Amino acid sequence: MRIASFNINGIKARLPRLLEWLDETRPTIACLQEIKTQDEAFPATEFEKLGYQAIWHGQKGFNGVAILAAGECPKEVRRGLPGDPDDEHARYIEAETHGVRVACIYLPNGNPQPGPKFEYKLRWMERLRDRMGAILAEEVPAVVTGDYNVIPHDQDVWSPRAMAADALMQPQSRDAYARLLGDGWTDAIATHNPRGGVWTYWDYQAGAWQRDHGFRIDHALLAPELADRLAACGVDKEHRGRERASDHVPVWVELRD
DNA sequence: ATGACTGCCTCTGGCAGA
Repeated sequence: MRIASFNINGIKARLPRLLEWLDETRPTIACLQEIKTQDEAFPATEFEKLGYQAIWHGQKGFNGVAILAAGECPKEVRRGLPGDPDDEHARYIEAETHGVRVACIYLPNGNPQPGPKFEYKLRWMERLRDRMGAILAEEVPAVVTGDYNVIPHDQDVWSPRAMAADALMQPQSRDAYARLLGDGWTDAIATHNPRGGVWTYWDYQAGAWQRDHGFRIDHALLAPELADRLAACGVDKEHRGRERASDHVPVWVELRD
């Protein structure tokens, strides 16, 4: 079984690329972030043609997350991250499908820092830790995957110096991410690539893709029940070079039955 | 180099992204 995550940066603009990727790689479950559309405009029928059913949490203009599953409709467990009734950003959706608990997250970017957006990011990470702790307590096979907007270590960025002031790699962001791992979650890509050097994002600007100026911010965190079943993982890097590509590439994990 | 690019909704420029 393959579970993939893809920050698509606009489901309308990206639909041809997204359908192409689904058809080529056929993940069992696909988590999408930054669909950037309201619920009414979600192109569910396009996915049904490829054999996928979906749940989604959209928002006008930005954010928005979705979970697609092959051959069955994901059973929604939760939409929206608990812990702040005033937070209306569509950044979290959680479901049960194919025998796995799947949470799809779009963690706030947090720039510029310091400032209110960075404070929101850090609060969001505390709330995420609470929710992920509750999932761990259920002792179910679970994965929390998506755009974490955190560069975990210096080896996860082309130039730590160039990015030093960025919210993605501030000590507070990294510490909050490290606490998740300390709670018992396994960073799949990091585990299989201990020396780093794997990127999931390349900026549109300044020829970042051509220069390989990327970093790793899209992650798949596995609960112990799934970490034991991790057979392979990777990123679909080649898709970044395609026409009208997202600035992120898909991340995936392959699990033994 | 206070730069760069892209998508969205549209106050077709401003916001958001990372």
